[in-house]
Amino acid sequence: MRIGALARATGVSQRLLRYYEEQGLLRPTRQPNGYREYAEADMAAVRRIRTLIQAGLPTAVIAHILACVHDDGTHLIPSTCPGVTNHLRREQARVVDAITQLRTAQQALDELLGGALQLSRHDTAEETRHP
DNA sequence: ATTCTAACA
DNA sequence: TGTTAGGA
Repeated sequence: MRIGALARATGVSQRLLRYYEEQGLLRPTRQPNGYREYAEADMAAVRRIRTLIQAGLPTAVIAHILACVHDDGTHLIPSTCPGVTNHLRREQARVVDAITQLRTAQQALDELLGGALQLSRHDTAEETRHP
């Protein structure tokens, strides 16, 4: 199928489908006229790509593990390729660390603003003059 | 009508 | 990412 059909079938824009190819996530063949020709399997592939992107994985990583994951219709199931599960665990740890850092920043900001409560009227007037 | 590349917003 | 120009 061509890009228009795949876009309608997956709900992903043509622009994005071309971008996925550029990132090495999809490898459609080319028709003699230069048009991209996608395989049936690419519909499922796009679904997996969307899921992995939602999981916060960079496209460079997705390109390597895309074939190591199976979509049962509801969930993505890591499989085959050795080390994939391990890689995903490291990604999971990265997210946990990021959350911890954000919590620390949140706490710092909470305390910072908590101590400035009495000045809120002053700041509000200031911002009104410079919106 | 559909897609392509490149490039700007 | 969306959109658009200029072609095939």
